[in-house]
Amino acid sequence: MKISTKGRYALRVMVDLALNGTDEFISLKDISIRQEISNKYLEQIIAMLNKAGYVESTRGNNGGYRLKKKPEEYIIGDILRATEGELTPIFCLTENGNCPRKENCKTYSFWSGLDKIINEYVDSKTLADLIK
Amino acid sequence: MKISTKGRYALRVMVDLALNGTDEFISLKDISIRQEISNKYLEQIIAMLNKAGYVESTRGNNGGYRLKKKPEEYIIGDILRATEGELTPIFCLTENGNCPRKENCKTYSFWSGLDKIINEYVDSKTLADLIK
DNA sequence: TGAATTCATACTATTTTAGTAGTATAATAA
DNA sequence: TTATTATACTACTAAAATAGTATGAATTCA
Repeated sequence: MKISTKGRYALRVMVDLALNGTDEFISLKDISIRQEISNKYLEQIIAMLNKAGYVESTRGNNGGYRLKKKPEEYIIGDILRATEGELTPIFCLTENGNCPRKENCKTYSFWSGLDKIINEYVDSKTLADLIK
Repeated sequence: MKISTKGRYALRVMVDLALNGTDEFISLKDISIRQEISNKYLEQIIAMLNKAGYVESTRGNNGGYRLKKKPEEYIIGDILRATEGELTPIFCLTENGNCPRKENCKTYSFWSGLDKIINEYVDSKTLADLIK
């Protein structure tokens, strides 16, 4: 059970923006150098954050990205879900809508419980918690 | 973040054994029919459980598998780790031993916390909890 | 002996991951 | 207006993981 680089890098980008860009726009180039992540790969990742409305951008000279809201208003779970998709390890629920074995499956409530604690955890932290 | 079929099927096999085989050995064929999982794929999965010492087997006619211990003595986390490997979503720790960015990485303790609650959860349940 | 079963490998098709590459488009400063 | 700096979009790709199949040998019971 692993979270991919998308979610991990996305979190680092958001942290980077929170720490380095209070007002002005920050170029991806700067972020990619600081974070040691390929500029091209970061483009894809930040595009998802942009579409989700978590960052805003301007083009052109001195362009770049910056946060749209205050760090304490970003829930980590939202950032991860925007880049990773569903965080649930429960296939029974997500795979094809609903597992037909669900009713008699003795493992169902176990997985359901795991899903619950994972989501509760990631939704209990904000970006502000990470940077302080 | 998903748990693969290995861990999911392994859990179902263990539950099946706990429910259907108290004393006698149960053939994989029976389990695969009940669980609707390919016999051949189950062979691989139960082989891991066998190597881990969680089940015992006999070959030949009327051979099969049965649990070695009582259901309440099996911790779900152990079963999952035996088939999935590490359950941690934290690459920072596992990937190459240790992430060099660890010290300054603002996301590290977040992932570490996620790892902790996941492992605490799976280690708090036994096979007996599932079958009752 | 013969049927049923585990055990041990090897093989394979598909999907996901983790990027790279190239081009187009837009905005700004000088 | 022009050079520069940046984002936006679309393909492509190598490697790894996933989810199985296939084959055959070894073992046991009747």
